[in-house]
Amino acid sequence: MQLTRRAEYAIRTMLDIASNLDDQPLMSKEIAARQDIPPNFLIQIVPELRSAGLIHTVRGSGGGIYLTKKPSEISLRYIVEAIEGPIALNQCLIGEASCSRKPNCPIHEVWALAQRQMLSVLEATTLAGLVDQSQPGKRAGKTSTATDVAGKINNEVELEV
Amino acid sequence: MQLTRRAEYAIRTMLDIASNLDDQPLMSKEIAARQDIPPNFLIQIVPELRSAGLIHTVRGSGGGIYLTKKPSEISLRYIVEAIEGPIALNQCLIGEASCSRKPNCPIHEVWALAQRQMLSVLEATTLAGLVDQSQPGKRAGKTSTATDVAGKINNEVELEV
DNA sequence: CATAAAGTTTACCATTTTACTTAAGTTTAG
DNA sequence: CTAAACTTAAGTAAAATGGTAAACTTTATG
Ligand code: FES
Ligand code: FES
Repeated sequence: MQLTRRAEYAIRTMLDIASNLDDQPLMSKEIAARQDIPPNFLIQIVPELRSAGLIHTVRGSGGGIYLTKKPSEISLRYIVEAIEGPIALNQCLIGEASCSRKPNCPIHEVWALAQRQMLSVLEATTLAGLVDQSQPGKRAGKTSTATDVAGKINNEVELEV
Repeated sequence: MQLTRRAEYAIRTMLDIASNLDDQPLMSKEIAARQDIPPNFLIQIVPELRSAGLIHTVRGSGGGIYLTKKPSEISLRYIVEAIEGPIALNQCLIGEASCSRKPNCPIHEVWALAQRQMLSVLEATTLAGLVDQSQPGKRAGKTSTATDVAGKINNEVELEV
């Protein structure tokens, strides 16, 4: 029931890059140092973020990492699922692999709802919002902070489970 | 990020007992058969539910299991935490074991909120509500179903994280 | 073109968790 | 006293977790 270190490190990495205002790519080693990530662990996570299409990587001397999309288009849910695969609070909530009990299981709806509530928050939170929070005034535009999200959740559209 | 089998089986067990209208204790073996739980696994889970104060057990011939509290007083959250310990979506949300990054971590609030949203659902759902749903008309009284909860969540009081 | 700086790939590793199974108790009704 | 029921304590195979390490490829630069 807990986020893995890999995913936590992935979030820190993405946030670190989003906070970088220069447009030169960042080195994995520097990110690791700034974000308290074991460097040799991070260079294992970086390729996963790349295959997920979240970052571009430049090899060779002078290379590094930069974002593929705008920070406002990258949600926490997206990052977590890039590393851990689809989020599912219970086995029976994964894709169509239904357990035999699903048809008349009274608990199923509850988990589905709990998951929707949780995903709403992770989906409404973008890197842009998080950057704004830690560097107020450095960027303009409408972004959402965690506390904004609290009031906003209830207007969210239905998310598929 | 997923419920363990132990906790899932614990929920099924509690629900099975709550659905039992006779007041004679139920045998672990019978519960296991009805709820598709490996019997030898369940007899390992039962003592945990007992130490958590959720059930009473009667030993010896004719013995079995019955609930300690009324089904309306037992929430899903309570059952899950009896088996898995405190629910925490991220390490830094466990008790006071704060990571060194917490003071200026912009992500922390987000996880805290996501967790509150999820816990609200698990806390608002009681065994009584679930029983009502699968056996309509068999019990009276005000209980809450999963779909009721959906509209109710937003009025919930603040939960500590 | 040699070299160092960067990411890539693959493999390895110890520890813990998970989901069980097994077996030897202990208690109690009948 | 004996069978029925819960209790306790091991044991176990497989997977996940959180890393580490080494060999490889690409590219800028001198
Ligand atoms: S089938 Fe999904 S919770 Fe029971
Ligand atoms: S300290 Fe809790 S998420 Fe960063």
